[in-house]
Amino acid sequence: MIPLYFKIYQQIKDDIRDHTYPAGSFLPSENELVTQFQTSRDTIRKALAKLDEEGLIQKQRGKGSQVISHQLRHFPISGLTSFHELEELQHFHVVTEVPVFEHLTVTKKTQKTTLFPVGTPLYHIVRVRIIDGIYSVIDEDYIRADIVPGLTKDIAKHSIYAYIENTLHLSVAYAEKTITAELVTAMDRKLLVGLPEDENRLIQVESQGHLTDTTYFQRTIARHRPDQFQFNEFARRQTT
Amino acid sequence: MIPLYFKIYQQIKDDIRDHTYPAGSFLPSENELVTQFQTSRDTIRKALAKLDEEGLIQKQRGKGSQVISHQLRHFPISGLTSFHELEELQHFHVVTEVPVFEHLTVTKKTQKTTLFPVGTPLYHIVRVRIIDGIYSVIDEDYIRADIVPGLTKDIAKHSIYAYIENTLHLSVAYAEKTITAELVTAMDRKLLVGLPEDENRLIQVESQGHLTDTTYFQRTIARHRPDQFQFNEFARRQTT
DNA sequence: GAGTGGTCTAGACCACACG
DNA sequence: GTGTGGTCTAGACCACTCT
Repeated sequence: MIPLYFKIYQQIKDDIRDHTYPAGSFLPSENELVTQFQTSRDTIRKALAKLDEEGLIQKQRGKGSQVISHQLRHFPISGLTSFHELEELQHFHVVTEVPVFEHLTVTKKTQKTTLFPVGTPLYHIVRVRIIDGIYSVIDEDYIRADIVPGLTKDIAKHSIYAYIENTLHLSVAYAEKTITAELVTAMDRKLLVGLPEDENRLIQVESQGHLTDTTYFQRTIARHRPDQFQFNEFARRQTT
Repeated sequence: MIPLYFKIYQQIKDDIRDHTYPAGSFLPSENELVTQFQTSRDTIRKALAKLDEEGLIQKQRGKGSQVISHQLRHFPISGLTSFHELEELQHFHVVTEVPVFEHLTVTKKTQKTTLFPVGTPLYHIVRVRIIDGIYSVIDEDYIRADIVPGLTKDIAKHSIYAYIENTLHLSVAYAEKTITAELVTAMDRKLLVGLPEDENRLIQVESQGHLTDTTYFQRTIARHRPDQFQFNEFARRQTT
């Protein structure tokens, strides 16, 4: 069941995207929307809150809700977006190679690289993303095999997230991400065919994924070719 | 006037920080909090929503609100945090040099680098941040002089944000940020004393700042020494 | 003064987890 | 079944903007 406020949110979002509400214009007032959608003001406000959070509108007390005009058409790496979703959204041609696909159990030695406790059964998967012909990213995953069973190389080639959410019906709740610039290793150079000689670092996005019950189940280390990397964020300073 | 829900949010946040509610434990239920704080459920829910948004708790329908245990103690570059605030929070020793401080008016030539329309009066400020003795970041700012008048080199040395918000009482609403890895220029090498020869890129965080009335007033280009750069983010997948 | 968004209340019903 | 969080309602008052 989709909540009413969410439907209203989607409708207004569509209306912004197709310029029914052009950039810079004001949405109808909350009271007008109440009569338009025949609902309560709180429901309208929830819908507007989502639009505000995503950076689609700017609310101004005493004035109204203004549609924000964005300079950059968002390349949505922000949030938690998988490559598969990216491909569909942006019409890039992505080829995925899977050079490593193995089971392992965490030992004292591998504890530090996986950040899982000793004894945890894991999938260890390395994927290389070739975007429009350029070897762009190395994705290294450590995924708890007791929580995400039945993974195959074929699933890894398509979308692990789709498998987790649609097939296993697990809900990914949140992830902690860290972006750094790390030195290129010999292995990196082997996997990222065509990486220029003078590039000495890759941009690393490390991500620790958790389920709704806060279980830590996945660690991903994505290493991007620096000239192919871009990360966008919409950041609010305060709640007005 | 501070809203009630905000005070409750702060109090619970404090209780989480000082382990009154330890990591992994559950907060009192919403109904219990209602009687504790003698308020309505909606007000409690607003407070909890803020905690959820920031990644301090995970709400679980039918179960309760669980305190998230974080692996990384956040280095709060996420959001819109200035260097001055960072310094206070983290006890780093930051020295700021201001090699460039000038007025200029946007011309056809400088339109592309500033992203402001021709004729806009701007401050152009370049600052170098020396963190614990290491030349770490070059901050280049373009700020609308008609909106932020009276800037001085001295203010730039301390905190431009504090001046904008506390002295001019302007409210910064949001910023669009883009992180990329850019090639080192001769100027970069001159300003970032001690940058290793073999580093060919700096991590660039470009940010376009807007006021609550959506006015675009500031462009900042921060270029970080790659081995000194870290960006953390808490990302939610869905709203549970 | 009229209209806007921001806060707060009191109550209702629903979907879900757990024993 | 009981308790939890999720949604929705109808109304109130306040703070702010604009004319």
